[in-house]
Amino acid sequence: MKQTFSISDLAREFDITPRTIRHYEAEGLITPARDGQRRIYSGRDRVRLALVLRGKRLGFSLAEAKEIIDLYSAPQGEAFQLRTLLEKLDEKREMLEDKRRDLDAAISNMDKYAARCRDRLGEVRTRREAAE
Amino acid sequence: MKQTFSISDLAREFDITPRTIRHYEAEGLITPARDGQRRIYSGRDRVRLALVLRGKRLGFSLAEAKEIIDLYSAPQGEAFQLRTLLEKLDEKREMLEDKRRDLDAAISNMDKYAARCRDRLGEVRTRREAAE
DNA sequence: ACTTACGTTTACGTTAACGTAAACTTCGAG
DNA sequence: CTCGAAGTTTACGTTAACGTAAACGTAAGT
Repeated sequence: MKQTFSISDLAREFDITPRTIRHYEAEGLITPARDGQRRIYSGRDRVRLALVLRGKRLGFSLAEAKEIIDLYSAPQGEAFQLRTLLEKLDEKREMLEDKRRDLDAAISNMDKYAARCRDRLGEVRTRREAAE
Repeated sequence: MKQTFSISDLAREFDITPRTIRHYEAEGLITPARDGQRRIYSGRDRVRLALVLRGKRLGFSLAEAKEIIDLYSAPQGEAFQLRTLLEKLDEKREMLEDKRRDLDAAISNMDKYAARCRDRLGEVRTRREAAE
């Protein structure tokens, strides 16, 4: 079950270039194991990569994505650590919810506009039929 | 009711620099009226600016934002125009819904993780109390 | 042994989205 | 009339996120 991946495996799967993956490593977002020089990516590495790409799609910079993703591999040692981790998670969660509000507004905005367009289209048709 | 705004009015309101607003104009995102040299922004200009900024927060490039926003001021002439407009709207809507799925996944992901953290915190507390 | 495919590092190039600075105008307050 | 605040254009600078190319190593197939 100990699946591993080459850099081009992941590049193919996520439709990005190896260069991009190396760049993420240079920025500290992924830290694959090595077989000599060659990079070897574990399942966890793959998950992190997926998280980075999702972060990007949502408009986060690599640095912001790293901040969020690193929380998922933070040390879960004692009460104090867990408390501050929960605080940070809550902070990021609010960021995400802000984005969701923006997104919902954008969607409902567009829906209303599309409805008005369909109304107009109905009118145009009626006019055309009346002219026959 | 014919509210107008100076460039620094809008810069203050949206917490950006005049330079940024001029840049958006150079990219064709806003087209304010002029009083001689001076730019004069209408309420509609202000709305477009708000849309641009929301687009940016959602991770769109200025070019993508322009594509979407321009749909809102597309000519609503005849049936054909309205049809293609509705098609484009539907296409953009799907993009937004994709983003929404990503976002929901990110949030629920984080929620589950936070729940596990709270459980751990509970265990730590219990252990500590048992030690007293 | 030779080619082909994939991997590596190093380093300079590119694009988007502004920042920054210079040099100038215009306008209301003192 | 002079000064300061806000506006303008023009143009070069900067940062993030890679792209691209050079120069090289390695392992498998023919």
